[in-house]
Amino acid sequence: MPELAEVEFYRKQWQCGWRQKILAVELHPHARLLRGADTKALRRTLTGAVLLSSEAHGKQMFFRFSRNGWLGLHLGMTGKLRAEPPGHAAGQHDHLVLRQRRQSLVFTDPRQFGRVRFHAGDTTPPWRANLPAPILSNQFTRSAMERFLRRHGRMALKAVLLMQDGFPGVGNWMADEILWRAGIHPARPSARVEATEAKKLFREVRFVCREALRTVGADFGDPPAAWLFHRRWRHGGVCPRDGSALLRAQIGGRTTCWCGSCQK
DNA sequence: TACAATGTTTTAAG
DNA sequence: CCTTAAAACATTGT
Repeated sequence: MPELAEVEFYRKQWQCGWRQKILAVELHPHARLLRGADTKALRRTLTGAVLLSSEAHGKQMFFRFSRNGWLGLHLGMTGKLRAEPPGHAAGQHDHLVLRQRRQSLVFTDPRQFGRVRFHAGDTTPPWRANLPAPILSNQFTRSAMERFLRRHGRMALKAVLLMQDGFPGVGNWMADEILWRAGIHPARPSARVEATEAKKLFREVRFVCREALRTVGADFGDPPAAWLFHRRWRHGGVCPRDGSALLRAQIGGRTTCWCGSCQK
């Protein structure tokens, strides 16, 4: 489920716990989403620690604690963060629960494609270093984007937009939305994007990220009514721009939706 | 039933 | 070492 804006929304669900102590940590040590994490150290360090702040980067979230503790969370396909009352009984898929006096912070994920990472130490966690330029930052430039497209020039543009090293936070629906706005066919090899199109693509990548954050990211609201988003899964969905039937196929390993007349 | 689901990671081939 | 494509991961809903 979660892409850039949904991740930002879920990150904020734990903000009510900032500057408050973790009284207890509940987790299933063998849960798949804890793979590779030192769960003993996680429990030892975070029990009694204070949740200080958090940040989102693409689809990743970083939570900072006192005692130099860090959690890195990824929601995978079905992960969610939410705050529940202090006495909340953990459900079957509530794999990590941080108990605080006033609420319980819950990470739930039925499919367990998500991930929990833990790090303690003076230095920033290795998984928080060397991150790609955020799309809405000044470091995300058109020339850097074009370099990335050329580097993966034989891949379908749809598949390249899904690569987190180049477009952190973009997922399946955002990629389709971007390509629909830019008027480019999702299967077009990246190297065959012309200069004018690249300029348009760059603008639309940033626009979709900004608007998604403003709508979905703020309160899990709907994206603007005229977006492809609202038609893409509907049987018999039509292009919001010209009314022609939307097409669907596997491109870049994912179900892709596009308008055959707007996107060439 | 069988298939597909807003995502990575691993594996294998070129 | 680099790029690309496909399978694997686990669960739920249609």
